Amino acid sequence: MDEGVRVRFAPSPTGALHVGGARTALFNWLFARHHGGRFVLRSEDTDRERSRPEWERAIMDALSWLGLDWDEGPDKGGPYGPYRQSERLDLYRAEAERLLARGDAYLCFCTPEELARRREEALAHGLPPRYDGRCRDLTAGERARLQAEGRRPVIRVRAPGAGTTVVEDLTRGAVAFDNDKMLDDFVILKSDGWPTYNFACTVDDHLMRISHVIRAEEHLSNTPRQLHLCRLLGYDPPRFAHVPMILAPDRSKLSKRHGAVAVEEFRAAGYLPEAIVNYLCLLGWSPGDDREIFTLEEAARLFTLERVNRTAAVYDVEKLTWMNGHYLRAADLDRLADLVEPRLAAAGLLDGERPDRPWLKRVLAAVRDRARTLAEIPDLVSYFFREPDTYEDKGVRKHFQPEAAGLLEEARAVLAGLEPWTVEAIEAAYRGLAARLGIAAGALIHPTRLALTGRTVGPGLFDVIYLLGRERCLERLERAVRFIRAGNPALVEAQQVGGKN
RNA sequence: GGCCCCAUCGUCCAGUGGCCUAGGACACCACCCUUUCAAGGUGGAGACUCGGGUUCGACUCCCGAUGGGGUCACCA
Repeated sequence: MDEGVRVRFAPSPTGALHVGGARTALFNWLFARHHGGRFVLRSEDTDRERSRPEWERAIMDALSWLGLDWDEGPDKGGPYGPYRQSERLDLYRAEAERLLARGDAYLCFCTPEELARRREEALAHGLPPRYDGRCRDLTAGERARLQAEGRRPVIRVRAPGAGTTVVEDLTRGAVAFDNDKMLDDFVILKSDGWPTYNFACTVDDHLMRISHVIRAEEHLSNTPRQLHLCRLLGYDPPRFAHVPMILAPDRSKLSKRHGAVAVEEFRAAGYLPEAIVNYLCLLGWSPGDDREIFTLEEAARLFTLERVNRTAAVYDVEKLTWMNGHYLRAADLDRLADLVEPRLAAAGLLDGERPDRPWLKRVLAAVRDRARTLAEIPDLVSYFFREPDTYEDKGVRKHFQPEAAGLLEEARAVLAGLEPWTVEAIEAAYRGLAARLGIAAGALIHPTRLALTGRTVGPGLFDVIYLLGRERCLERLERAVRFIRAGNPALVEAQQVGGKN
């Protein structure tokens, strides 16, 4: 039974993969993997105006990056291809001809303009805007005349008439639609011969042996149309499961105006795929207990449609960001270094040279608790690569009082002769110096941090000293002493060290 | 507007008639740890939309109202 599970993700390549689409793809993937079934990728590029090959590529890249691999698709083929609707036109045409031959469909010569006008009129009279069926029973002569006017016909399918269509939805139960209200004679083949969504989708789901259609709730009201087509075409319909929508913080449908919503934008902003995927799992589904952190594989093991809820979810970047921080802290340091290096280069911190790998890893280990995204890291580590060009204002006032100069000189002397150069030895030396001077360690530590990093916050100072190395520490301490002695806030001297306090 | 779906902390999720004095997470506040900031730990504040039923007993079942969302194309 399980081996029959075949699901699909069928995006239209008219834009980037956004979080809503990603979540739909994710649920399909989880369902397929849970059942040991197949996950099919199908490109629904029947909107000739807006579809672009670049978008198809971008969507596939985003899916791959998220770790959602497909078993059949436009790029890798499969037994039921092609997997691009623009390459399946003859299939739709053939099915449309079958309906035409049986009288279940007919040619309609109404123009888009005429239809739009009638729709407006209906709306103005408070009536539902349905097709009025005026081309339903055209005689051959009338058809010829309309054809001669230069009108290009569409093919419409006949509505079923009175009755109800029940969608047995796996997540919502039975949903009944009144045929009279829901179904009019809708278009299945446009005047250019290309199929409409409902038609292409129905034909493909059948031909591709799709067992479960898992998609966003916005498609629920399309389902009666697809069921009607299945009936006319003699298809055994797939099972349907409509999953809740993902909404923007203002509870409206997600769009670009809500900031970053595309997966690739999150990638660029320094989010990790496992964080995005984990977060998306939690939007509309849960494993049933309080666990929130899990891998794709664990989620696949736990995933069932029964546990998908029915409530639209507002998506919250804050929590995603928190989760990203969690995965940043858990990430393998070599991988982290690979991800961060290009960002350091882009930030101009590398001077074309590759940093020493073991050293870089230690630097990252030292700062990553303070980062929530990769994008924050260059700034957090900048002083490891170049001298700070300013001293933080409030730090200067607090830690660079005149007496600090002497302290820093003492510290410099201690570091100058310290052996061995280890974090432990540095700490022991610093604490020893503080004790000898009869001051709190903090009174030494804070000015030193400011001198070395230009900042008042950062990783533990002894790690910073160790990672910076003796030479740079001595230079920076010396420079800070000069800065203080010059009697800050002496603007001239501040400028001299490159700052603009 | 018609039709459809939905309704627990600000947000996400748990809760399937008594285990609920409603649980967890993010965010928020406090404290602890601590050289700073984080991270981590502990604690706190914070919700069952409303009104009727059903029942010995409703967050849980039914009906209605209200609210939110979706959909009504030669877009998908």
